[in-house]
Amino acid sequence: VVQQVGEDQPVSARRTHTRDRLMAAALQVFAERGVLGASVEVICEAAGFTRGAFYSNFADKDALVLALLQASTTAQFAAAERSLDELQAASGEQPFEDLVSRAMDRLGSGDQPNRQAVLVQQELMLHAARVPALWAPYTAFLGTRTRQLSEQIERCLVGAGLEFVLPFDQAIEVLSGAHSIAQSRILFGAAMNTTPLRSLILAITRPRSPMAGGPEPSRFTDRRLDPC
Amino acid sequence: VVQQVGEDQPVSARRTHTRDRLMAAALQVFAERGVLGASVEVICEAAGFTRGAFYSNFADKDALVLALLQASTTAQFAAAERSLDELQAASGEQPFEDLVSRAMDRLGSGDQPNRQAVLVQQELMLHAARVPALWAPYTAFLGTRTRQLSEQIERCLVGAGLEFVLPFDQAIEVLSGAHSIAQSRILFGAAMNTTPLRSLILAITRPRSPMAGGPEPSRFTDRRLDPC
DNA sequence: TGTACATCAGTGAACGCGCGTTCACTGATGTAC
DNA sequence: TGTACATCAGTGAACGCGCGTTCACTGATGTAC
Repeated sequence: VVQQVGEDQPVSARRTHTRDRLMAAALQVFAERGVLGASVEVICEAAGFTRGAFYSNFADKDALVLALLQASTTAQFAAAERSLDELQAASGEQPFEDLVSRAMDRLGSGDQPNRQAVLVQQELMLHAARVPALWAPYTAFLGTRTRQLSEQIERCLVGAGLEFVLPFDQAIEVLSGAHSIAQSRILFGAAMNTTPLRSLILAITRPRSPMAGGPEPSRFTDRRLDPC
Repeated sequence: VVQQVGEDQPVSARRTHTRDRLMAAALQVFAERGVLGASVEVICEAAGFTRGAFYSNFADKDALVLALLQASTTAQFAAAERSLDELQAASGEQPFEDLVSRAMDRLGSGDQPNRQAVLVQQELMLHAARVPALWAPYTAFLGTRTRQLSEQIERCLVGAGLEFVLPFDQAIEVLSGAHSIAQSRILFGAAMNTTPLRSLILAITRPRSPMAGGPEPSRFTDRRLDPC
């Protein structure tokens, strides 16, 4: 490789533009054919370049995947910012579960959950799982997302005067699970069904207790009794 | 293709054995390298056959994937049966959340959740999502799993004298989500953390109300009030 | 501003490897007498 | 039980295609005077 990109060397705008187009095309092709099924040629074709341009910008296919992973972290920060703005605008006007559900959508796929975003997200996850060198970057990426999501949900909770009936981190994990199951329906041609997520939100929240940070309720004092 | 397998022709034991070994090897290789990254040659090598044997047993790679999907449905029925036996043996002796959590493990990966089973499950899901011809078989497979899981959890609920605080189907979906999030940690070298799932189970169940099938509790009558 | 030159960014032909698939073959298994 | 033959199941060499990667090149961009 003659002109590989160094550490923090200044990069021309032209170069950045090429890189960005290649990466955007890669997202599309990865979604359609999978990371392993996507050839460098098809990616370049989709971006309107030749393969030489690819190898002038990335050491190899793995480097592209890593760059995409890093880029999605950045994109996520942007999405989180936008989501926060929305939240502040809509707070108080919309029911709590709408706010939470929306925030999760935004953080999951940058905008509204769509087939391509969900596919590529799953694809990157699985690829990261297969390549041990990607475990650390990927879990860092996940950690960032969880942190941002927690922050936003905490804000919603406070705004609505609610708290979770189970430890906060566990609530977040459980909500993420419900969200990702709902999202995965999109992969098979069905619409996303947020009803279970909304029901869950209702079921695991309660009005905030006046004294801050009381002890965790125990197994049975925590149970509601028969409603009649 | 000279000797392709017909519809329901009698198949020799030798042939069945070869097919089974190829499929078992495929599971391993799919987990390691992904469906698209797995070459027919490597699969055959792992099974101890040459590539000719592969094409004598499967029309092509796609046919193998379909066969694996059908086989996992069968395997799931077996796992469900075993799980049911366990349930009956342990019922009453073990806490409700242990029973549910165990049943979900069994149905998710046939036995205890292990890296290979989780990987191959995700891999098949994503591959099915990419190939529209596999949507129907795959959603059928998922539907079967959900039905079996529902049956077993219903049984646990009755045995423990509990009911869900949200509609049954939604509770199942939410539990599935929590379980699959917990499982996915295995992919990145961490241990499975079932605490959130257990907390969730506690949070969304309550003692069964004496009068069967009362109306769904509404948004706020359903909320617990401050515990002091 | 204009010219001469240097560097950069992307081109496109070429490479060789590995893949999916085919097929003439051989040894194993089954069948008839 | 033994022999002769037919069918079956898997072998392994061969095919051609498409892939990842390289590299001598050219036109575009930037710089010095």
